[in-house]
Amino acid sequence: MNQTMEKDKTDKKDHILDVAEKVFAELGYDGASTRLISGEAGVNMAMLNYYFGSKEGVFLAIFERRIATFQSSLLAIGNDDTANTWDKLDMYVDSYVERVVNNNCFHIMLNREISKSKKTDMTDQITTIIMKNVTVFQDIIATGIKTGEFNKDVDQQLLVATIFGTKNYLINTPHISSRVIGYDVMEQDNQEKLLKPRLKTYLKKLLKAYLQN
Amino acid sequence: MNQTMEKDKTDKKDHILDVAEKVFAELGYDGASTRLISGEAGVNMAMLNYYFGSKEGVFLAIFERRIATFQSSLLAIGNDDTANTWDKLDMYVDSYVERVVNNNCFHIMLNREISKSKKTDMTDQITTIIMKNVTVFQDIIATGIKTGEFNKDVDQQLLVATIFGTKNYLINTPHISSRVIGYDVMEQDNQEKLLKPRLKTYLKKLLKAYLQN
DNA sequence: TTAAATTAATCAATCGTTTGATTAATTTTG
DNA sequence: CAAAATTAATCAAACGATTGATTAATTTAA
Repeated sequence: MNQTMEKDKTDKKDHILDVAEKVFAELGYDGASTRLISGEAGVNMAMLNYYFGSKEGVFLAIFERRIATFQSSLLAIGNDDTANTWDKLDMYVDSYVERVVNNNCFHIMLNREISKSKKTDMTDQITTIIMKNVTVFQDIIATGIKTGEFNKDVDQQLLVATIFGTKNYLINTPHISSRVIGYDVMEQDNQEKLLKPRLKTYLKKLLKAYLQN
Repeated sequence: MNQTMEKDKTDKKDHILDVAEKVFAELGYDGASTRLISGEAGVNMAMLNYYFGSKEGVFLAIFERRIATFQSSLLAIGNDDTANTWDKLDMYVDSYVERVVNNNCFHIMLNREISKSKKTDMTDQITTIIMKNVTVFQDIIATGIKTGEFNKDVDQQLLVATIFGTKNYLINTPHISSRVIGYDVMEQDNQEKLLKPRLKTYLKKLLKAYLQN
């Protein structure tokens, strides 16, 4: 009894966060009103404040919910010492593409807010999270260079911009990228069958071309 | 007399647009209020509507002002038939990096609005503009493949995502990219002496590694 | 003097949030 | 067990603040 009640409540909060995440991705944080979010979610407006305290609380709740899975999948790669660095790099690309495309609404929302050049509490928090992801990638590259597997004459830091930037371009500017690659990148079927495998293959090939001796 | 008057008026309008561009980049379109923009520009709030009709009018005016130089520099490269395709590619990278870094506030503003996944008049207009830039790059790649200068086994379309995505990452997420590359990418001195030459060199090298046979 | 430029004051609309009341569910008490 | 007390969830209504926009009055310039 108590269990099902708790379950229902969590489901409801999760449902609100699902909808909010989508609306934030569509209209941006400032452009999405609490009225619209609550309306789309089919709940009373006051429930947002009751559950999450404030509009920013909703935003942060979306955040915290995604972080959990985020962190664990990163650790898995970082701690795997069996693979050589090239394999590790491939694993990272696979995991990263999978994760980002699956949570594309979240990443659109994320990148929209971090692109505000004015520094705020929100941009600071987002920066911290994203940097953890970046560091794992940087460590792999640094290791490969140290072991001599990768060409030492590469720009490690701009390579970060390339890998994450390529992904951002496809996911965060769907109107543009859909025109460029010829199909709707926001449609889930296209993402699974076309975008994911293609992006994985491409990024690995690009890294190989640039990093090999 | 009339000339100086016209000049002064144009200067004032330009000044408002300069400030608005910066504020839009800092806070986003929705986050930037007309009161703040007019305050920062040191003019009465009503002047925005007097000059540009509406807040959206200010946004579009910023747009139109940048488009002119935008288009002309694109044509220059497209029409140059003397160079071989590799040289043309280098020229494009130089021109592109120069243009984007110089107008970084504009591009931050631009990409924030195009990243709204909901289709609007604004996203349509922005898409049209950006696609012109993309097409020039795509034509160069297509030519190089046709002439056999470039490897034919490349993903032309995702390469677009890489070139423009790398730039976007550096310019549009300054909090992140500044941490990654170690200095403030928004500071003009850093942009001129460090970022521009480095990015030009890097992009050419990356393209060469991926495109060569 | 007349048209253009600029201002302060004001507008309706919308924003995020809070309120007090109501219902439903749970716990406590006799 | 059953009545009473307590808690949690939900709602419509309204809050003060801020939004973009407009007005009417005033100043400036030709």
